Amino acid sequence: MASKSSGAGVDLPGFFADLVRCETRLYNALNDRLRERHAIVTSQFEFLRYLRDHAGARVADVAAEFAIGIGATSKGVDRLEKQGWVVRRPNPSDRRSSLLELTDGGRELVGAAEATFAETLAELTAGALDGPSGLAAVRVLSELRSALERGQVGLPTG
Amino acid sequence: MASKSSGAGVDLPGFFADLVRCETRLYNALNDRLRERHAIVTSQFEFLRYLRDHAGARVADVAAEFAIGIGATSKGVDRLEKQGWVVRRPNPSDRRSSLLELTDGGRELVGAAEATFAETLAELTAGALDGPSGLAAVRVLSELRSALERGQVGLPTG
DNA sequence: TTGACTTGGACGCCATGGCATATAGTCTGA
DNA sequence: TCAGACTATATGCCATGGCGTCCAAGTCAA
Repeated sequence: MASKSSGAGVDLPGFFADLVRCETRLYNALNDRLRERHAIVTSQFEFLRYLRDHAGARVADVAAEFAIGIGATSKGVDRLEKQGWVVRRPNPSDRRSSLLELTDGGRELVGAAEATFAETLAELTAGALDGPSGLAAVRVLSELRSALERGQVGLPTG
Repeated sequence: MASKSSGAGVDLPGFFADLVRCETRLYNALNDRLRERHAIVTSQFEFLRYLRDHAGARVADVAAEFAIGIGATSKGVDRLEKQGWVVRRPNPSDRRSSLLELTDGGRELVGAAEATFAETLAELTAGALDGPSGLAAVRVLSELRSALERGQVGLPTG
C-alpha cells in the first residue's frame, strides 16, 4: 500500500530522479567524448545543430528552444562566434536583433560531431531502448516534452 | 529512409533531446516552486532527501549518487551546513571523512518540501505518465539508469 | 511628430560546478 | 616502524548560467 490505492499510479518522484540521473550521466559521458574528439561540449553541439537546422534564428529563438535565459544564450553564441563557427548577420527587418548562421567551419564541425554523438549515444544506451517498451518510453517522453512546451513550463525569467 | 532499415530502431538523438528538455523544464519549474515556498532549490532538496534516507553517508557517497564531483558536493554540503540543516560528525572509524546527518530542522524542511515537490510534479506531468505506456516509460528509464550506474558511465573526474 | 510602452539582446554580479591541487589520515611492505 | 602509496575531503581558479539592468529600436496612438 504505497501512495496510490489502485495499481495505476506512477512514482513521480522516482521517475524524476531517474530522469535527472540519466540526463546527468549521459551528458557527462557525451561531454567527455565530444571534448576529446572535437573540442566542444554537448551544449555547444546542441546549439550548432539547432542553428544548422534553423538558419536565421535569433538569440531569443535559441533561448526558447533550450529553455535557458537570453543572457546565457547570448554569451554562448559569443563563444561560438569567437571560435568562428557562427556569425551574427544584421536582421534586415528588425535592427534590434541579429540573424544567426553557421559558417562553413561550423557546418563541417557539426557534421563530424553528429556522427560522434550518435555513435556514443548508441554505445551508452546499448539496447536499453529497444523493443516495444523502449519505443513506448521514447514516445511518452516526446509527448511530455510537447506538453511542457505547450504549457510554457519551466522557462527562466532572464 | 531514415537511419534504420527495419522499423525497430529508436531515434536516439531525438530521445536524448527530449530527455534533456524535459529535465530542464521540470527542474526549472520545481526550482521556482521550492524556492518560493521553502527557500531551497531542487538540488538542495535532493541532497536533503538523500541524507534523510541514508543517514551517516559521506561526501563521496553523495557525489556518487548524483554523479557530480566531490568538490562540488563538499561545497553543497557546506551550504546546507551553514543553514543549519546538516551536520558533519567525525567518523569514528576513519578520521579523514565525516558522517553527514540531518538536523531536526533539516528533517522538518525535507518533509515539508517533499509534499511541495510531489504535488508540483503531479501538476506538471498531469497525466502524461498514466496508463500502460507511462508505466512502461518509467520502467525503461529506471532500467537505463541502473545500466548507466552499473557501467559507471558519466562520472566526473573531480 | 512625439511620448509611453514593448521588445531584443548585451552586460555585470553572483552562485554553482568542474578540475587541479593541497593536506591529513590510512595502509602496506620492507 | 617508517617511507611511500593511496584515499577522503577541502579549497582555489575558472567557465558557465540565472537574473537584474540598461539601451537601442520598434510599435502605437493621438
